[in-house]
Amino acid sequence: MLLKVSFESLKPIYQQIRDQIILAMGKEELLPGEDLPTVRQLAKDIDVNPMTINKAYNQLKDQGYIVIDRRHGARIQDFDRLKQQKTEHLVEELELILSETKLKGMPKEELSEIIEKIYRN
Amino acid sequence: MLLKVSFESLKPIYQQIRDQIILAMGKEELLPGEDLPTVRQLAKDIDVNPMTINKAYNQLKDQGYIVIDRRHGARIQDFDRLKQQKTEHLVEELELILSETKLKGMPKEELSEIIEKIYRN
DNA sequence: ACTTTTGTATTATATGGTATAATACAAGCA
DNA sequence: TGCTTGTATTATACCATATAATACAAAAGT
Repeated sequence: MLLKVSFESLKPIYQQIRDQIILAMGKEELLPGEDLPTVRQLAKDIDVNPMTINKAYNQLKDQGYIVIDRRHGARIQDFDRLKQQKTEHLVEELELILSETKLKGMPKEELSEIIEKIYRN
Repeated sequence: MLLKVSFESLKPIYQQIRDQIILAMGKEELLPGEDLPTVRQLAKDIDVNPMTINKAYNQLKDQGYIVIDRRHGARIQDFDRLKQQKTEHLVEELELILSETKLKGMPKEELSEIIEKIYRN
């Protein structure tokens, strides 16, 4: 997978990395059990500090998306374990964004299309 | 409307205020044309600095949710003008969250329920 | 055993966002 | 004229973000 970060973005770099990995998992470009690049390698590739990668990986670990092992590095979490996790905070985030789409006149049909696109594979 | 902010939250205060106003608009607890509290009044009510309120209001203005007039203060934007605004960034945010709900096993039916709840009124 | 590679901890430093405080200003209104 | 409105300004403080350089513990490879 290829990762791109913007240094001008308002969104912190570690957050950009986290988000892109989750999106790639959603598209099944990253599969359960698959190894992520090492902290140092990825830091080199996208030219940021290793501790910034570490922060992104750690957040993904805390949120249950990956497992980190000192000997193997970082690996995508198994689907089974992924699906046993809480989603309350995601519901809150959803309610906010849906309020915005509603207020800006986005029809439910467009929402359905987006859902279909993401839930497809 | 009543506003509550948490000073311990990771989310900035001005962002908390912004989000709650949008949620209230979604629930039609705040209606188009309605006046928001003055910067000074709201600052007093929830005990924060007036410039923090100003920052929240300004963001809401930039994102098209309210209009600010020097003589009247802040007012909720008309529905018509609200619905003529771009939503691309919201789509991107949605795609991220939907990737997360999918990975965590939230069924499409639960998404539909949330959409219905928000889009109801 | 030795070396390499892994994530991680540590310390220092720099920058920018967030929030406050106190004050002042321009514009419209009563 | 005086009041209220949002806003601008200046100073200050704190914390998140990001970097740099280094070091460490643990496991793998040889």
